[in-house]
Parts: sequence; C-alpha cells; structure tokens
Amino acid sequence: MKKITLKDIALYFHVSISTVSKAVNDSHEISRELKQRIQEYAKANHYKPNKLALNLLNRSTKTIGVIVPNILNYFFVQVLYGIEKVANENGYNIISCISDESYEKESKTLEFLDSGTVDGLIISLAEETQVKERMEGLREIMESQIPLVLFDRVSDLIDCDKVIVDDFEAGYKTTKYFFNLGCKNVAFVSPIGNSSVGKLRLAGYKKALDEAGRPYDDRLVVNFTAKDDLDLIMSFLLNYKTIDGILGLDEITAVKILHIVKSRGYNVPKDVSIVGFTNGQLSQYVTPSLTMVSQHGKFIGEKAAELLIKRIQNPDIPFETKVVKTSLLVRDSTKKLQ
Amino acid sequence: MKKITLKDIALYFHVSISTVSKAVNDSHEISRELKQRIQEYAKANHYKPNKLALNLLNRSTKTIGVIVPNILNYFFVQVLYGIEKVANENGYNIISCISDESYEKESKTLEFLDSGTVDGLIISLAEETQVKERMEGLREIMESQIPLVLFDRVSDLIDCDKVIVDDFEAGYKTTKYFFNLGCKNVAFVSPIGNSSVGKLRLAGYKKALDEAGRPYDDRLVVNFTAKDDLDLIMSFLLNYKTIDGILGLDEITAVKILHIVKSRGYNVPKDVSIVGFTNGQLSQYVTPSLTMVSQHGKFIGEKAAELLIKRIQNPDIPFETKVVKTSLLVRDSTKKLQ
DNA sequence: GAGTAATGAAGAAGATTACCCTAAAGGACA
DNA sequence: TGTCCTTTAGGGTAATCTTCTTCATTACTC
Repeated sequence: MKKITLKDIALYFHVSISTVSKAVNDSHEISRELKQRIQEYAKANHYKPNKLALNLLNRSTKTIGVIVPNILNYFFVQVLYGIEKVANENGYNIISCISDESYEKESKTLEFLDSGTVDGLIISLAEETQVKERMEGLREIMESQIPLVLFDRVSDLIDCDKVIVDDFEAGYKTTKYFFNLGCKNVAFVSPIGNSSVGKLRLAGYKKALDEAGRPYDDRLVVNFTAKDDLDLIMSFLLNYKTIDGILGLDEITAVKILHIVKSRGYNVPKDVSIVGFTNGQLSQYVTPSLTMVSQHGKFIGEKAAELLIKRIQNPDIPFETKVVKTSLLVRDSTKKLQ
Repeated sequence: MKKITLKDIALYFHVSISTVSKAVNDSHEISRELKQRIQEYAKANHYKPNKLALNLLNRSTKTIGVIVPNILNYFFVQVLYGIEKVANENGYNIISCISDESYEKESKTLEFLDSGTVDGLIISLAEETQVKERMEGLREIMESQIPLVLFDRVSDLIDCDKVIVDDFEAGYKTTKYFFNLGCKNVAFVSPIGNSSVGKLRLAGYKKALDEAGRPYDDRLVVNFTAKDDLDLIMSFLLNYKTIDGILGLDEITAVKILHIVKSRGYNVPKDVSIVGFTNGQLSQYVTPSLTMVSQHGKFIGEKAAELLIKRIQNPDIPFETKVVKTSLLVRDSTKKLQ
C-alpha cells in the first residue's frame, strides 16, 4: 500500500485530477457534495500532497543547508541552535552537514546541496579549504546564484553576506587584559593556526605586544593539530620560560591546558592565568572555572539565518558583513587585577 | 541569470530536450560531434541536473530526517555525529530537526518531513510526546510507510526498528555499584523523570534496592525540570539524610550536583560518591573527574542509521530492536572499593 | 530491403492553475 | 409566453516545473 496521489483519487471518483486538486484545496469551483466526498476519502487514505512535486513547481524547498566543520565543537552546536531557531520561526528547515575540516567532504556536500535541494546555504569553511584557498566549490555556488552566508571561518575571495567575530580585537583585548593583570610572558596556544580566525587572533595578540613595547617571541606561540601530543608541547613551553599567562584558542584546548598546568604543580591563577575562547558548559564547571572569551555562538547563528532569509526574499540587495563583538567572561582562572 | 536547464540548452542548439539529456549523460545514441558541443556548452554554463526533478522521478531523495529533543545535550550531538557518519558513507544526507521536547514542534516537523522530503526518519521522542503518549504524528508516518527508526526515547505503541540503551540494567548496575562501594543512602536525581529512559533507570534502581534488602525511600528520588532550582532541591535532599551516593541522570546534572555538593563542604568522593549518565567532555575535566555511565552515543547513531538504510533498501524485513549496553567509566568521583 | 546511426516525440513522476467548455438558470424583450 | 442572450456553477484540458526513458522516425549505407 504505497502513497496515494491525486491521480488515484481521481480514478476512484471518475473525475479529473484537477477536480480532485481543487476539492482537497477546498476550491469553490467544486460542488459542496463532491468536495466533501473527496475530502473524506483523501483523509481516510492519508493523502498528502507530494512535497517533491510542489517544490519542483514552486522552485523552492523551504530548506536551508548548513555546513559546519565540526559538530563536536560546542561553538558550532550553539550556532546551529541559533540557525535552527530562526529558520524554524520562518518556516524553514535545515539540512545540516559536517565537513570534518576536509575540503573534499565540503565539496561533495556542496555538490549535493547545489541544484535545487536548498533555498540557501550557511557555511563555516573547513580549515583545509581556508588554508589551501580552494574556492572552486563556493564559486560554483555563487555562479548558481544560490543565496549564501558565510560565518566565522570566512574568505575574502568570496563576495557574499557574512557574519564574523571580531577576532582581531578579541586577540588584542585579551592579550592586553593579561598585561593589565601583570603577566609578563603570555603564551598563545592554537589548534587552528591555519584558519582565518586563528590568524586574526594572533595579529591582535601581536598588536597588544607591540603597544606594550614587548618583543614578539614566536616560541610563545604554539600551533598544534589533533595528532600532536598537547602534553608534550606544553611541557616544552613551560620549560622554555616562566609563563604566567596562557591564551587557548578554543574551549577544549583551554580546559586541557588547565589540566596539564595544574598537574605540573602550578597554581591557577596564582602562577599562571588562563583564558580560553568559546564559552560553553565546560569552562564553567572545571576548577578553577575558566575566564573565557564568548563569541555568542547562538547569536551568530541567528544573525546568519536572518541574513540568509532576507537574501532569499530579496536577492538584489547589497552584501552585508555583520561583525559580532566578543565579550570577556571573567572567572577564576585569571588572577585579580593588581 | 537563473539556473540553466536542458530546455535552455535544447533551445540554443535547436535540438530536442531528450537529445540534450542523452548528450549530457554521454549516451552512445548521440553523435560524437554534437555530444561534445553540448557537453562543452553545458559545462561552460554550469549546467547541473535539477535534483528536485530527479527526486520526483526516482521517488527518492537520498536524505534522511533526524529529530532530536535537544541539540545542546552532548549525548544527542554524539548520536547525530554517528548518524551523519554512516549516512554519509552511504551517500545520504541528513536533515536535522530539534523538537525542543515539545510535542507540537515535533508534530509540525513530522508533517514537514512527511510526503516525500526524506527517504526515512530517525527520531528520539520529545518528553512531552512520551508523557502524553501522543502518537498521532508517528502513526501517520507509519501509515505513510516511511521507514522509521526510534532511538533512546522510544515508545511501545509504535512498531518499528529501534535502538535502545539498556537503561533498566544501567540503573540496576550503577545502584549496585554504589552499594558495593559501601554507600548506604543513594539518591537518584533526574531531569527526565517522565521519559521512558528515566523510568527504566529508576526501575533498575529499585530492583537493586530490593535485592540488597533495603527499603525504597521516595524522598531520595528527586525529579526536577529546567525551571526548578537545583540548588534548593539538593539542599533539601542533603538535609534530609546523610546521603553518601548520588546518581545524576545526565551529564550536566551530575556536574551541577558535584558543584553544589562541593560548595556545601562535602568531600567527593570521601563523603559522597557521584555517578552521572552520558560520557561527554564535561565529566572528564571537572575536579574530581566524574565516574560516568557511557551510553555510547556515537555507536547508537551509527546503528540507527544502519538500521534505517537497511530498511529503506529492504522494507519488508521484520522489525528489529537493538539494545546497546552501557559501560561504567570509573573515575575519581566514587570512592574506592572497600 | 535490411541494418544502423542520429535524433525526436511522448509519457512518466505529482501537483497546481489559468483557461476553456457545457448545461442550466435567469433576465430582457417583443 | 417564447426566444435570445448572459451568467454561473461545476468540471475538464492542458501547460508548467525538470529530467529520464522507451519507442518511433528519419536518412543513410550496403
């Protein structure tokens, strides 16, 4: 017993398909009596208009595609939550995909989502895509005229709506904050050294160094990947100099650093202050609770979705870039101001 | 400059649509020369077959719908990750929806996903749906013959493939574990008292009590909702009796309990042992690290996706229920065995 | 006259809708 | 009161969305 269609109903009542269509849509062109019989029959047989046919007819799917690099990262989950909220309020559903930081997977996903499946796209680029500047996939999308919003991990090579975090300022402000606390040697530990986001924060860090008249020491800047042993890396760092401030570029990194530092006998925040990026659940509940730079993930998601829906409805307005300011949530992992 | 279709190309070359279709699909029926010209033109103009039309033609979308109650819960993110992995390996994409524990939102989503949008569904029920046993939406789905897999929050009223956690056994084993540690008064703190999952774990808890010959004290069983003040509730609990073991039914609850208990001057695990459910990142990094019951979220997601894809390919095999065993990850929040 | 190569026409997937047709009813007018 | 014209109720036709596939239909060649 497969899905019932207008055709089946038409056959049953010996009327035309359009009559049935009008009947189920309660058109006044159909007599009360016939309409009622058809509607009852339709209901009894669980008739539902086939969405695929309607989508084809209307050239719209009321669906937006989202591609994030990593769903186990709480920041992206927050963004996703924000997107879903706004999308839902506007009658859209989201089809969410994970690029796993891989250009290839991102491209394949893009190809899947191209060509009618979605009304628009919200994307944060895979690290590989950013590093290698492989924009072919996105170019295709742009040429297909599919509304596109990039967030967080964006690219200057693509002209579209964007929602970004003011990462340069965040790096700058946070580093200055360390200095205000009295820190002398502030390390910068990044699992995303290759992404635009990581680079901007580093630039901010350097500017703060510069303004404070301190030399830039690249041995205090540590890039690592998932394959590396953070424990080992931190041990080199801590043996190199008397570190009294550490900036971790995402939540899990900050938490891991805290663990490692504590396990080596340092007191946080007395000996070492730690600040992390992305305010999630983790940072609140570790001991001591971590001072964090919040990027307002949910808010970013909401803005991205709003921007996209606006563009879907009005494709010709000029592109917009929304900059979301970060805020510092001071907790117990940074010593008090002197 | 909108999307180019076969028709447009046909018009350009003054040939029929079917010729173009065959040409772009590299059919041997078309002369080499014409084929090449058409293919070049198609490529130059970024022709892509319209997925909607193909979906309609093939009556398949290579998309599976997923509805989870809450995406900010790490367990569901893990499941989602597992689903995405298997789906992706099999050429499926996922359209993910959040029910926010609300029956109404779940129903609306179900309606959206019904009627052709997806090839199959993977769902964990909203708490409201479970409590009120409102199965109308799911019944519709079943009658539409859409392949369906329920996981974690399931219902006996619906006959379909299921992936469940052995929550009864988990509740039982964990409670027994507390007794083996020497605990006398084990509290049971649940934010999901109304869901099947919560009830099963409680039943296991009772069985362990029973076997140990201890009386069931319902003041040791605490149900609360997001609106309630857990701090206050815990204070009542701790004042009521000398609690020396607490079972928290999800990760964030366990972590919060740990915080509250510690802040009241108790030593964990010396005075009170704590065990939580769902092994995420939180529990590893709090101090002391929490002993957790792992439900293997990613594995559940993988199994659910496998089950669904199997059913899509073969709709007539009998329904299956996969039970996933939990495992206890002993860490520092439970005292040592005596 | 048969075989082959190259192309086109038509139908199918499912739904909507602008437009058309038919019959009966209503109204006007001599 | 009979005839003609106009309405309108009720329903059907066909176009449309895009693609693929099956089955012709040509025009050659041997």
